[in-house]
Amino acid sequence: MTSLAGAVPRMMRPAPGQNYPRTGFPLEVSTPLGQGRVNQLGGVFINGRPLPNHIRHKIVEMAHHGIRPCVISRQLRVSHGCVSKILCRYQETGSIRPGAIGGSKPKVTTPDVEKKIEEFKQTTRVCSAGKFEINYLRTEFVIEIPFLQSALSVASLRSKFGKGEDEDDLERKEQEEQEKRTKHSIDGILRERGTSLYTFPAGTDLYIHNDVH
DNA sequence: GCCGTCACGGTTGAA
DNA sequence: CATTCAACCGTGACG
Repeated sequence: MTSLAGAVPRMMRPAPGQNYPRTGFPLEVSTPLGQGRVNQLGGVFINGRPLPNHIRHKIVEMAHHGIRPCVISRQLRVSHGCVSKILCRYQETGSIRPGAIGGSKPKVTTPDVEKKIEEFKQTTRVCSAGKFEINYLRTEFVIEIPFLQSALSVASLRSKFGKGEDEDDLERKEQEEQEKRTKHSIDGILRERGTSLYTFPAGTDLYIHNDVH
């Protein structure tokens, strides 16, 4: 034992081609989701997954109060790189939401397709693409521009039309999903018991928040 | 000590 | 239905 009890092993940046050892993470926490970890600050995170919404909110809110990123990082136990990233994005986009994870890029439409969509929009005065519009356009293109059949995706058509669902709907759905997830996560379980993984050790200069529940 | 940036392993979901 | 792959994630180290 050369290190103090409870000391966090340093994770060195690996040489090119070298992988991080899985045990490089100081502590693994078993959760119903199976992959909770504890970072150097003692915060719990799920590798590869976005931070929970309430933490993201908290980061932005604290920054609004003029609290410095390094303090936010320590109090919320989130790495400063992450705090920096979230605040940067918030400044750029005004949104605290994580980007869309997964999926493929929409396939590119061609000028012909663009033209057809514009015509369609003008003649029908439709400005969002529902199932009917998508199917109609696909049928049109198959007849008139057969080679495009495979290139047409719902996503590419939708992107040209604008979203069929409005932002509020998406936001609401996402929130519901989040609630479902957190209810079954370790954080959710602890919070049901009145504990939070993001509570601070006694004596810490706490940032007061009452809206956690 | 603070902060921006980067490489990394991991997750996700459309194609 | 299974696989592929490019997007994103947060962490932790470097400068």
